[in-house]
Amino acid sequence: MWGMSPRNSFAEARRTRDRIVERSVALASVEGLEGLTIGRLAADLGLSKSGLLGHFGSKEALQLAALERASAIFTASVWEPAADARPGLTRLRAVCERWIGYLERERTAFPGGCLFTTVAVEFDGREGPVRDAIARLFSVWRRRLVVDLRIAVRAGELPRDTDPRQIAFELIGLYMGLNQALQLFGDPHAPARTRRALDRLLR
Amino acid sequence: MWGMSPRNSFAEARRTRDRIVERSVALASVEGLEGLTIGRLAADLGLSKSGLLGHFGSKEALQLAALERASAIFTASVWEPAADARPGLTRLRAVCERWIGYLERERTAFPGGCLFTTVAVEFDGREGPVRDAIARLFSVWRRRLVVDLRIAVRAGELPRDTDPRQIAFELIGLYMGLNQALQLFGDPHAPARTRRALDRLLR
DNA sequence: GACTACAGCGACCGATCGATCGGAAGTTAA
DNA sequence: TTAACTTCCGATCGATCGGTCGCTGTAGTC
Repeated sequence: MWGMSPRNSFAEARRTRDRIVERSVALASVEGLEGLTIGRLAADLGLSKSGLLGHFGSKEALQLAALERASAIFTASVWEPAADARPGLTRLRAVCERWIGYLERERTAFPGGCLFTTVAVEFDGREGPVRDAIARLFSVWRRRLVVDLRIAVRAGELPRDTDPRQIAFELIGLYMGLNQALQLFGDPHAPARTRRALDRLLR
Repeated sequence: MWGMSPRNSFAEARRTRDRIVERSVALASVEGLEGLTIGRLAADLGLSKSGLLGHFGSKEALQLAALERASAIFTASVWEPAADARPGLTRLRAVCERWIGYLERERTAFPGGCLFTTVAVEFDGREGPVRDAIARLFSVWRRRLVVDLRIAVRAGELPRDTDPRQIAFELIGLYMGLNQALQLFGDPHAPARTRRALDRLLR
């Protein structure tokens, strides 16, 4: 026995790890991946620092695990529900709508706003594996947008002279603005503004 | 005497303070206002921690001073050169062009990108005077944009049904995207993309 | 020339940081 | 039953955090 509860089995150790990562994502969305501290995290979860760190080996590994988890949440919440829609403008619109909802919806997972936006700004002036992972995630996402934009242009759903990378650039900026409006100002009109901008952008 | 150089006079103490704040802005644009540490800052400037902190009293006061300085840089670099242009669309375009240049230009002042963008994301999930100051600065800036947008609409330079706050919302998002593209990806096409989006937005 | 004001230093504070270590407790496989 | 393995804890490490203290030396005031 440990304290009050039965000791974790090997299988439950994985659940412990999941709990750590989940809490890390929530904390990092507020404090950033660097502001995330082992001690605080361990205290929150009722673990010892060493017991917690044993699952990852280093803080950097924990940061990468948190990023991976955030990516999984984003994919499950934004991409997968829309993945089966018809490629092109239809799927792009579905994705964008899920994207808006994701920023409003995932409040428990990201109480400090979208983790990607937070850490992208936090690490954009640094070097190392964490920064590289962040840049890679953004690249992958932008590519997904570009793919559907390209299909939409070829299908005539968007004007012939549309530059997919231009629209993707504007889309990402738009969502950064939405994230800020929600987090910094709690602006309730921001989602509607984003939809309006979206309509004009994908017309 | 102190070390090699003559002791600072009272007048030079102010210059010392300015040096501290200037370096703080540069460091904070990379590390964030929380990642800014007294020890690192003092070592960079060849001061002792206590000597440095004596100018401000607390880290929070130093953070606020850095914010104030960043605001002065932004105003002098973006607003003032365009302030005398004709209010409305003309001045707005001038401001936006200065704004783009500011992100490319102020590399020495902000090696980690625009300090406002960095700290807005860093503090958007917190409370306290620093967060309040950041929110206030963004509000003031957005208001400036809205003022010229409103004038432009009334003057018929923009469509009658244009919502100034909608455009301001999109403008801010656009520049957050520009900052990210420059800092995270070093994308040389980002300024041109921003100008193209701007033309479409202010048409 | 005595006195005050103040910048800045060096030493030090308790707290916390990420990380390491050895061992206790429990699971699994033999 | 036992040996190997794994999780997790408690203690501890050196480094660093923001911040306080008493002091020194210079500039300005009278």
